[in-house]
Amino acid sequence: MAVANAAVKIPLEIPVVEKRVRNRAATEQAILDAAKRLLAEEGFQNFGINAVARGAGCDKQLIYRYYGGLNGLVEAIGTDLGSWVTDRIPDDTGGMFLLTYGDLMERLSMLFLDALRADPLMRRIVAWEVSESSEQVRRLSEARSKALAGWIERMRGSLVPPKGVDAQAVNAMIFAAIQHIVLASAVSDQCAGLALKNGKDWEKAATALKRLVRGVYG
Amino acid sequence: MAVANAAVKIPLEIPVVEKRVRNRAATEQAILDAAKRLLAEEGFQNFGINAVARGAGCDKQLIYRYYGGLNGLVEAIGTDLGSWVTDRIPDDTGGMFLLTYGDLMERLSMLFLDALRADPLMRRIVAWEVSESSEQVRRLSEARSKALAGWIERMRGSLVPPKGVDAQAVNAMIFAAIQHIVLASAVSDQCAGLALKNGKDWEKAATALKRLVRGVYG
DNA sequence: CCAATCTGTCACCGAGTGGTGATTAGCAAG
DNA sequence: CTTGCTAATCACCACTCGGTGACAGATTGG
Repeated sequence: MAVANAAVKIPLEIPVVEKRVRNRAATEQAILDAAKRLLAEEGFQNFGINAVARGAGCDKQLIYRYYGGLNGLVEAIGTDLGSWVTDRIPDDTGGMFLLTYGDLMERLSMLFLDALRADPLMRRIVAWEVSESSEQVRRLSEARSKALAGWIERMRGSLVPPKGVDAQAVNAMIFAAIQHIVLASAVSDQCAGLALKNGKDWEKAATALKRLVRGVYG
Repeated sequence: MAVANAAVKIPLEIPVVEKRVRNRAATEQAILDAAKRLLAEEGFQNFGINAVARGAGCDKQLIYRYYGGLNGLVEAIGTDLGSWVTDRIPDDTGGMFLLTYGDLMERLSMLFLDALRADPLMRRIVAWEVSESSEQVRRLSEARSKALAGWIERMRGSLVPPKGVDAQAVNAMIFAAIQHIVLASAVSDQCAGLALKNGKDWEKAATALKRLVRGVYG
């Protein structure tokens, strides 16, 4: 070992990559952005220290230093998630007057459906939630559901569900259905035999959803 | 290489472990069983050649030989899945007379809900379906949905959905909701704020589900 | 009895993982 | 210029992964 030909060390590194500046705040942000982007685009399968470091274009050591590892990084994502939700989902009624609880839930369903369809990161997190039971995903899930519950509460106003209907359970079903078909569509363009490719397919789905809501809430 | 000190070869192997019999069929079955068990218990995260080989107590080389690798093994699982579905879900009406399409869908919902709750393997596969888009999971998904569609068709008999309702889309929503709450419950004991721990919780969920079904189909 | 075949085992490969300690590079104050 | 701080990198660790080629022992057919 350690034999001859030790005069290698070819430093052919072409420093085309712009010199990494010495800026902690910017690096932290780059790491966070890379993590979110990676999670949204690749999913939680290949989500790891090395992948994030590669995506951020920095050494993984910095992730340990600045976030205390992957867990801390995920936690930081979760913290962002609150504002994330309220950014993506409109907080007004869209100019409609919501007279009944049924009106409200129909509108909320549509908003949530569209928001989830348009948000890859959120989709990945939901998929993660139903696939793995770890501390990481627990925190993410908590942040997400908290933000969502707050949003619903704000939208609800003074409307109350009809008597004799377990609104909490029914709403859970509706939101579960929305989450599942959006997840399924993102993977296989269909769900339980229902195609979910083009806008026409989604209109059918939305109509069915509204019909379900109207069926229970009138 | 291949130098001196070749007289080692200490055969201190204590053959306590029962001699592995030379039986291809049994080994194949052991591998298949281990794969299904592993998938059901650990999920698709740590599902790999090495893990299956460990679980089956044999060398991974045999998995390559007998199944042509993980893909072939998954395919074999998928083949099993057909009978699997029809084994776990009752094929009769449970002594009820299903007079209307609403009766039918209510009953199917409950059967599917219970079957999914009782079947860890199926749950993992569903979770896999909404999390990853690979050839492996595509085959599994196909086998599952085919078996499911066949079951529904058999149960349907001559009943037809009410006019003016897109039964396919509505049913997709209902089944999506079921799948999602069962997945969520298996991971976090709740879904969208609705607790899903004890039998009482599940009764509430079932009631809400039935209410949704009855709302659209009367 | 020998040779071919089949079952099962072992050792190894390259690549990638999470994680840690030591080191270098840039900047500012003294 | 020297000193000290810190952002950033490098080198390495032990481990796991999927995958392959070679080999040993049993079984079977000629």
